Amino acid sequence: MYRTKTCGELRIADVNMEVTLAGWVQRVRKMGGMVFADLRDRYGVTQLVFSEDSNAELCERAAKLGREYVIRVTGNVSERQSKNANIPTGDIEIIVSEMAVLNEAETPPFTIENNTDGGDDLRMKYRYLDLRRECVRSNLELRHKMTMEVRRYLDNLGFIEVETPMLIASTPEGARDFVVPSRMNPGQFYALPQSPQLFKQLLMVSGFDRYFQIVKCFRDEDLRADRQPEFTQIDCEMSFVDQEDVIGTFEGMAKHLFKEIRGVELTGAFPRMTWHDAMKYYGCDKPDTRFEMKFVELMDIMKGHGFPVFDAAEYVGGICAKGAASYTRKQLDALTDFVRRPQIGAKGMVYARVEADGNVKSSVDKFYTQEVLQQMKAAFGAEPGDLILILCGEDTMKTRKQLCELRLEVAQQLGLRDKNKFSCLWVVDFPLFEWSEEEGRFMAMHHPFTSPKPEDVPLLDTDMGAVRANAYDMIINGVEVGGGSIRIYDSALQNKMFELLGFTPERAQQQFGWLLNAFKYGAPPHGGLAYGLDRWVSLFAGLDSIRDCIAFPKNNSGRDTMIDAPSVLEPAQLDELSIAIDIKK
RNA sequence: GGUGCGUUAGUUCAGUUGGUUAGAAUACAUGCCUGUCACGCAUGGGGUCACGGGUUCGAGUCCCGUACGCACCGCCA
Repeated sequence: MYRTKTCGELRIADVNMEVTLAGWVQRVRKMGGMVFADLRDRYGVTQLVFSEDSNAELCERAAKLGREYVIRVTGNVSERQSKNANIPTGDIEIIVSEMAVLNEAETPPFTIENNTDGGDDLRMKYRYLDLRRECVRSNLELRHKMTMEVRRYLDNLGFIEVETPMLIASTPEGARDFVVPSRMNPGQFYALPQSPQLFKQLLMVSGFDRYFQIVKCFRDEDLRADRQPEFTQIDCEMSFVDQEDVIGTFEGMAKHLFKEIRGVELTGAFPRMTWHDAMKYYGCDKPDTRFEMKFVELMDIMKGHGFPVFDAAEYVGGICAKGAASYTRKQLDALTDFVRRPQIGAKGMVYARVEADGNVKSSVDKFYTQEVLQQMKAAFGAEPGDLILILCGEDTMKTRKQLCELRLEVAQQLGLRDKNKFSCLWVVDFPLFEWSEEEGRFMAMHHPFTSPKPEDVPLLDTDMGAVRANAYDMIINGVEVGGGSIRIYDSALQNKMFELLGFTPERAQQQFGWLLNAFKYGAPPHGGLAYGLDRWVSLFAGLDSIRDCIAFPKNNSGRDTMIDAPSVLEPAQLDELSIAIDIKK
């Protein structure tokens, strides 16, 4: 056998065993007549010992080992004179009798340790070295475990994993597509799927009533810490189901994952919140519910008392930070600066402390009597020691979004966003349409195949903005980990949707004719959901960026700095594809 | 498309109001060291201060532009 054991498995019970190990040299400690070397593989680290007394020639060779050399050693497992409690193999060491250097290595550009000295940029360029680090490797191991559990859970419920094509047609609406030129069809392009949405619906027409796929999806949009141009979805669809069936099935999957991966048993149904309430009380459609701090609207109480800023505002509202009355003037000024940053855009912030005697002391005391301030206090249910923060504005939605940012910032400062605490939430009853200022028309908020709530169908002709969809998102700790909807399966209603979205019948036929055709041949009622695997793994691993759970991610500009992609093509290759490059500016 | 921050040794960073030969830690190399495990000690090598332009007697330092990196806004059905 090439090796008989790994570097992570030997224990005190293995003493006196003759073993052969192979791996990378983590570190060499030269003590004169003795050399200690730490040998690493993906299972752990084992200490090797070389001594001049027992084998001078071998000890001399060991002293020449460098970091990341690949070696194979044979030796005897021995109890250590002084144990190392920091590693599982810390009770034993290998007294080496034979060593082969399988490969030398240049000094790596950063240290291969959990507390590496390398920056993100460098780590990405040498990602194959970065992946040797235990803390990065463990993220991939967690990811593997999660996908195994997803498959186990869905397989048990009779779901079938079906692969759908990567080379498909570009569609309007939604994110920008990555496109791939077709050599055999000059001037024509495939698109990489933003999701297998339409194919999974076709699979429902085909009778695969429980489908899933762990699948790469592609969106040509700007990146973020939680957004990569290629990312992985757990994509699912079911037939003969209503919204409750879908939510029940995938709430079950969430609970399964929490139990198997995090060891957390979640009992009872996940809370639900309508999109309308999420916007009203949290200012966004993915509220972090690890803590309360709901918005309280103060228009009735605070307007009409001569404070011009509030009197001129359409919306006046605030949050109550429990126990934060001890915030100093400096901290409050910093919060004011925070909400006034251009990206947030508030003009200012009003604050009020509830003092020990119950009196309210605010930054706008000269406009309000203590009586009014007490009404405000009551509206928040505030107690002595609490801090109330208020924003106002002419645009209700904009002000709520500002308040949302403030709420998250304050919660962060108060340590309420604990990575080891999880709060799951379904946001339901999304609007079917969303007004686009840019396009000057209504767009599908989810996608054009999402069904309206039956009771809202009459509103399609009278008040599109008020139509609610059978659509739902799962939010964990303010992260949108997945979402889905009950789809339209009636071709007349689907045609109507296209019409409302501004498609001519000809264009709808051209873009989605194949789907509409399929619907003519007996489409079952169906719906589904897709979970974002990368985000979910990040959440469980406590990562700040999904990059850290992706083996080979792209950087902020969508580049892979390791392989230097994307790259220019040779003229001959472009010519073969009938493509001419014309870079503007 | 936009905003902010950043770019100095292999790496992570410091660098005062614009003023002598640009520093630290770590890594690396050499030597010493027989129980280390972030070993220790000594010595040494290592810099186009991202790039281009400007201001100035003088620029790592100030100004403008470009490139690259990160975070965010727009965008992400």
